[in-house]
Amino acid sequence: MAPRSNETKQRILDAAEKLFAKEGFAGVTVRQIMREAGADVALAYYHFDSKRDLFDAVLMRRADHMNDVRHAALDAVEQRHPDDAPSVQEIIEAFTQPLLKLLAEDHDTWRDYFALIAQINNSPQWGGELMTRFFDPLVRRFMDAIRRAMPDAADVDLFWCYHFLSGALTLTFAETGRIDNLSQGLCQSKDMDAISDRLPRFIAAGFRHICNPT
Amino acid sequence: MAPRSNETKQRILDAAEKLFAKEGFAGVTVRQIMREAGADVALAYYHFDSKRDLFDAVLMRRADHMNDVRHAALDAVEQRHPDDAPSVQEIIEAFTQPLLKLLAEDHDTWRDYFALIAQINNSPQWGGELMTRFFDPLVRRFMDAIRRAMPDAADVDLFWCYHFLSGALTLTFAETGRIDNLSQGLCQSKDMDAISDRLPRFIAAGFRHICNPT
DNA sequence: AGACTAATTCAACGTCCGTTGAAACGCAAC
DNA sequence: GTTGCGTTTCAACGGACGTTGAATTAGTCT
Repeated sequence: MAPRSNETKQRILDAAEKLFAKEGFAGVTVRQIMREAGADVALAYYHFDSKRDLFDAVLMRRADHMNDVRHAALDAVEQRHPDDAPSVQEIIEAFTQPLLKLLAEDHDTWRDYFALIAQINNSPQWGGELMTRFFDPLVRRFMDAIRRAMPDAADVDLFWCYHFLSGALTLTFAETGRIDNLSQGLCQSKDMDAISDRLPRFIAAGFRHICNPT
Repeated sequence: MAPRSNETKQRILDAAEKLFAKEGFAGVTVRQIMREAGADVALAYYHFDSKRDLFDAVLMRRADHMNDVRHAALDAVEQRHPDDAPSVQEIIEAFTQPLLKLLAEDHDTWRDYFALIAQINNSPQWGGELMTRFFDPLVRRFMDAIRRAMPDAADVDLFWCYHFLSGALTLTFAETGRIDNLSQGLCQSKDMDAISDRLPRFIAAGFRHICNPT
């Protein structure tokens, strides 16, 4: 009965991802997850050590791929500019568009995971530690690229601008329906094309305005 | 023994605010809250109908004051410009600075409340409904003011720019320590002066770049 | 066919959950 | 000084929680 193991494990991770994204770590019980996964509650503890371990496994499962597509996008930008520095907007696009593209093209697969990241990023409980653990190397590389594009910018300005970018991007991931309500349907939380058209330009303009010494 | 009632009620709200902000609604038990408040668990149900009712009461307690200071700031901007339209940046400052000022000047009082708002804004569970309920009138007035400052802007652009503003602002409220880690101490989550100096200018530049038809 | 192993089920453990009813307390008015 | 009322305490309820050990199933190898 060996090869069925991974299939079940993935079903558990799917169910956990979906429920954690909606209600947070504490808002979901292991029994709920296993009911959603259609498996016995004890299987959660056969495949994972604890509820917390399952939570970490949910985060880990897609983290590598998330980082890979962003690294690849930054690679492409740098190869496009072997001698000169890319523009700030190109770099920001390499940071944001791979994720927005994942969400646009495979929404059902990625929506819950991104929504979970959004909650974690804004949680005093998890935000500092987990975001650092999962994304620091990529973000550092991204910051280095920006620094080369704006060699006269002060580091402190760059970090705060990244902070604003991070907030704008993760609220997009949350897909709370808030903007749908506010705009009375004119904008839709899940409309990643609308975001893609605007977010990188919005953020790049902010970076330039704050970080460019006159 | 009548007049002590409100004092206890406030102690319960303080404790609930602190704990909800850190661990979310589901991550906190009524018993934890009452232990923190130094009162018997049954008192929670004497002063409030249920755990959920207590949660709502925590949100309601400071919502009016939050809205008041922002309305007052917008009043001041409009009185400063009886005939012409204020600049986008002035309007955004009226939206952000009153809150950043509260946080800077009375950090212990407001930190937990703002952190709670940050989590709610990024939660699929609460974000859409609660943010709309508490802040829609103010945000609509703010959007109207921006619209007057940029009469040629498309509504859909304005709403998306507001969305980016909302994300950047609420991540600031969360004070997760992430930016502290990333910048290795160069930036500090609680440094509201650093935010005040940069956020409105960053956001105003984004609005102008996206919403100004060339 | 029978032994071995990984996967799954079942039943239960001690603990803590949100919530409640009744009793006790402290203060004001009469 | 007793009545009355708003506040607080105490003890408990049914149920759900995270987690576990032992038994059962299904597939693999000899």
